[in-house]
Amino acid sequence: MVAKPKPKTARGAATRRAILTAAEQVIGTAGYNDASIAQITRFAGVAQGTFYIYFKGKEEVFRAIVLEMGRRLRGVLSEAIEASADRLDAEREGLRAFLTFVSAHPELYRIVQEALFVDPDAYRTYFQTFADAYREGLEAAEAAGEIRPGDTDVRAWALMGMAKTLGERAVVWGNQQPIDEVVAAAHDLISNGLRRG
Amino acid sequence: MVAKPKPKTARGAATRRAILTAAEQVIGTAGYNDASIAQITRFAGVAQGTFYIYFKGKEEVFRAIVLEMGRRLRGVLSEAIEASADRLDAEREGLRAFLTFVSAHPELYRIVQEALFVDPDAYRTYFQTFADAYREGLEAAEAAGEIRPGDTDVRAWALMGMAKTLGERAVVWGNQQPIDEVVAAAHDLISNGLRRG
Amino acid sequence: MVAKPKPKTARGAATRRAILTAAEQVIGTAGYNDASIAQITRFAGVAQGTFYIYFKGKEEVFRAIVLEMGRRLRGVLSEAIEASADRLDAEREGLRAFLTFVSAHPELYRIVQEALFVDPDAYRTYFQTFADAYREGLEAAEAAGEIRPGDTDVRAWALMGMAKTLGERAVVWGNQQPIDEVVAAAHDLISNGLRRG
Amino acid sequence: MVAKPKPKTARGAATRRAILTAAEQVIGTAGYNDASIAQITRFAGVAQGTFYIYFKGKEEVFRAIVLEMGRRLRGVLSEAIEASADRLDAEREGLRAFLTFVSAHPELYRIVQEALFVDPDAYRTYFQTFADAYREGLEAAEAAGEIRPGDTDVRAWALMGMAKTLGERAVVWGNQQPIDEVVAAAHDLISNGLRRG
DNA sequence: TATGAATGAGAATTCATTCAT
DNA sequence: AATGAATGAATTCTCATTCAT
Repeated sequence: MVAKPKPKTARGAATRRAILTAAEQVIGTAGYNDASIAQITRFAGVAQGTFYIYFKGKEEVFRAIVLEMGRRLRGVLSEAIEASADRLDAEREGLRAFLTFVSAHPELYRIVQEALFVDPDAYRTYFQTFADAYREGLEAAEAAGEIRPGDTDVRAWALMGMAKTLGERAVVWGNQQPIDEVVAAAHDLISNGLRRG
Repeated sequence: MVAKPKPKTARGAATRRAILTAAEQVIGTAGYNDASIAQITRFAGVAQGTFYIYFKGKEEVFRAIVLEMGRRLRGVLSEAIEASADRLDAEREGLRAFLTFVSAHPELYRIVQEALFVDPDAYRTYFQTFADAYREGLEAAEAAGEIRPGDTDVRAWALMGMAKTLGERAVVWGNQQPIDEVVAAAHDLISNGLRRG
Repeated sequence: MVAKPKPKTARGAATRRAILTAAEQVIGTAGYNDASIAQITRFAGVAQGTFYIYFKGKEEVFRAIVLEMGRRLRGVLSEAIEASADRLDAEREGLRAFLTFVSAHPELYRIVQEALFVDPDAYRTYFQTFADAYREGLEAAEAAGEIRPGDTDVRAWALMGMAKTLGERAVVWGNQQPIDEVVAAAHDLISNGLRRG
Repeated sequence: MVAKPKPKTARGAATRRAILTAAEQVIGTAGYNDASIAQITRFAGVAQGTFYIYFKGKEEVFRAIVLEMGRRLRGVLSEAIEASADRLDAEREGLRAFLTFVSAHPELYRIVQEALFVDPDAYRTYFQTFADAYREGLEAAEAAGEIRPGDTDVRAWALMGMAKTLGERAVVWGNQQPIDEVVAAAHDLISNGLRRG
């Protein structure tokens, strides 16, 4: 089989979704390589062959998951910063929303990170999209005089990296420090830097 | 098959090293799962069976590589910041050294990152060691009044994340911006934050 | 699922024929094993399930195709030799008709030949029918004194083999030599043998 | 694994041969598609994985078998016609040797014929080689004045086809007529044709 | 009559690891 | 120490066929 046409019936769509959800769970828990199609379909409650009606293979579900996660996370973030007064405010709210989301979906970090090895293309797309949005936000803020001028691309990556790693600290290290505290400390760093007043 | 004692002869040591180097290359390029013992031994110029004289298995070489990389990188970093006048200076030199090292050894990023999936223990050890050192450095600087007081643990992770992601920007995205420029921009952010003067 | 009665409606008959034609194409091109029911039904423009309304399974369509080809070819041949003056003449016209037909339907050779592996029974029936007819023709000619007496069964198979292989030369090897030339040369051999005058 | 290097030890060579022989048996009996690697290795008395040390896959053993059969048969034939007085004699002895060989190795016909579907390239090579040799033999005979002049290429294919199909008659149809009788009848046809003296 | 989703058995392959020499 | 052959478990994927609408 070559093309994977959209399901034509509601039943088909439901099955596809069931597999996708199962895959998210199983791969997020066991990791891409230890997750087997058998596990995924068992979890989804369908036969193994059914998997291949909807996805070309393991890599394709994986990519579908990564893309969907990107969409979800972008939705959460843009909603979170919508009401912000200025950029510094947006940084705080964005970080808070990110850490909250990631703590609630620990598979996120895992799956997205694993994409670097499984589907580098999806990985790059994922982060490039965030980086671009971040940069644009910073450029607008700079133009609006809300922040000091600076190299926005470097800043975008640096700030993304901070958030990502603080998320990792929570998810991978199981650090339990309240998100508000983490956000406050990080936001202070982002806003004022390390230098003595 | 139980203990893997250090090789007793010089010949043995050379073989072990050849395998280790080959593994670094092969795994760094192809990724842990796609790298096969056959490839590694072929690359090293030894027979497949020879591999198991020196390593218990695939995971063990991998772990050996990760640990060695940690050692190497720590050496590079501590040497780089040794002569720094103060913490802000150390931040700059450390970042520069890190980006330089990582650009010269792109497999580093890849292998260390993959450890999260292959050998989470090694991954945690690796970063915990860096995080601890970082935190201690910040604590000392804080005590010495070189930087504003703040949550050192959060700061340590945030700053590590910045560096890591800027390294990724260079290695995974192939970004060619001169390291000095990147360092300058990031150092400005670390030192002064985003807030308008 | 037991009996596959002839379609009762004109629509049904059309569907059946569409599938048969598609199967001929697809199997003739891809070969029995690589041809999938999915391909065939896609080609025929019907759903997969529809296939099983008209045929018990893959083998059954295959057999249907082989039988039909036999009928078609016999029709062509008997028409071709009808007007022949004598047996030697019939040999020429039969060969010409056969090569013409086979060149126009290259799938023929392929499908019939593959029957030896897919449905040996159909294969044997197919050739036995030809061999019997051939032998009868030779016997009659011998009785009529049109040809030298000889072992008619061996002759029938030998002559069939000649034709079959010359057909293969055209179809499988793509040999472009004009059919008239081939027929002339082969007919000379059949008539006079290799021996020097 | 990509390349299949020659075995380096006698043990390896023996294993390779065991697999090849087993494959000949199993594929010759069950046919390419119904023959499984599992069957072959079971028959050969080795583990499944061992198969892939020596062959890239099922197709590769198959091709190896076809090529070897071609070599064997050519050996038998050239030896058989070596001592022939003239071409007509050679035709007789060649045919006899061919029918004898094929009757003793019924898998031959089956496997070679199946090659048309499994590995058309091997099939073409196989027959092209025979056709070329046959044609050269006829050309020489024609030049030597041993046979009537004629289109040697058509003759080569026609005569090959006769032999092939008489072989099939014995192997596929199980025809028990003594080889000498068949040879005599066919040789008469080849030599003198059908035409009345 | 037609559809398209679902099934599940079956096959080919890969590869880390062990073993005899 | 080194070799290279052998193992066999594990996994992915295909596809003829059945089934519910």
